[in-house]
Amino acid sequence: MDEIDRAIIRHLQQDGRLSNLALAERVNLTPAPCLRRVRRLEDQGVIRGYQAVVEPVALDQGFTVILEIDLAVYDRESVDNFETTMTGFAEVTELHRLFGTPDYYAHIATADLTAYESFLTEQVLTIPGIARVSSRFPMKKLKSPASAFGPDVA
Amino acid sequence: MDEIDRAIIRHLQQDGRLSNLALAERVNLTPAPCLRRVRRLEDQGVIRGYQAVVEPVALDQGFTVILEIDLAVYDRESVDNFETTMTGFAEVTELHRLFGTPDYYAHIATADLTAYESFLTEQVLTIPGIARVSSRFPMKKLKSPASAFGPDVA
DNA sequence: GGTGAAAGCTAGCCGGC
DNA sequence: GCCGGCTAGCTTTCACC
Repeated sequence: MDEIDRAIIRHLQQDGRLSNLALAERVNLTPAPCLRRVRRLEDQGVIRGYQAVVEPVALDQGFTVILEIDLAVYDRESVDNFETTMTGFAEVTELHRLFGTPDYYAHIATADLTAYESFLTEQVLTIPGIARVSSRFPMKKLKSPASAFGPDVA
Repeated sequence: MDEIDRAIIRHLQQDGRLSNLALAERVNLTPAPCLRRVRRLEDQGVIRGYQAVVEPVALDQGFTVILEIDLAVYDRESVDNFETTMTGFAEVTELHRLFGTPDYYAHIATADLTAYESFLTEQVLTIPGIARVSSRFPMKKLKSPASAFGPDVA
């Protein structure tokens, strides 16, 4: 993992569809060794995959809320059930189990406030064993991995 | 924006380097109209770009902390200065300005706890006008946009 | 790490529905 | 107006140096 590998990673983070030819040029290599490095980084798991970054509004996910959750019962069964259910929801874009309080921390993405209210009431609050939830509303998303492509339209 | 467009988006989110040929096959189209749809989605801004998803450990970002921040002075200058400084740090992977309390909510990614302490003390706490910060420590990342490629190694 | 050749892909054009 | 077939040109990828 030298400076060239790091440059390759940097370029592919900015444009995951860079052709091997263009990438090789940017890192001052010929295509063949460049491709070998990319394959090696992929095989080692350094590059985990490639994703299209999609405008959230187009997916009815333009409205994001940060949700803090505490469980009433914190045993193996409740934890497993809560985590399995939550990760299964498309609206849950991020979920962390924390040390301390709150027990969980999630990002919920819906089309709008109305859809958020429905999702919270009908999906999240019906999971057994939830003690309390608290919603924090972002006014502005200032930075995220997608910031490489300019500010969110949302 | 029909069912085929949504299928295209779904496949490109899972594998951003799918060739147009392979993509066309998966969505039951021939390559030419498939490519036209992809270009249209890109031009419309629905597909904002493509990124390689990199293992955070390899970037010395295997250790994530959720940081809540309150400003002592909430005027135009303090807000601008704080936001500009914070978004400039590579360690800040996400930053939201919130309605209500706390004022900001950030994700900080460093190599380990020691690096986190240095970053917090030497970078964040030296920004003028910060009233108070509070760190929340994730025990486990259960879901994130990168979950499409399996659980984090971290 | 670089070279060259075969295989495969992209992207524009034009006809059909 | 959108789809499909075709083709020219480029890119990827492999064996070999």
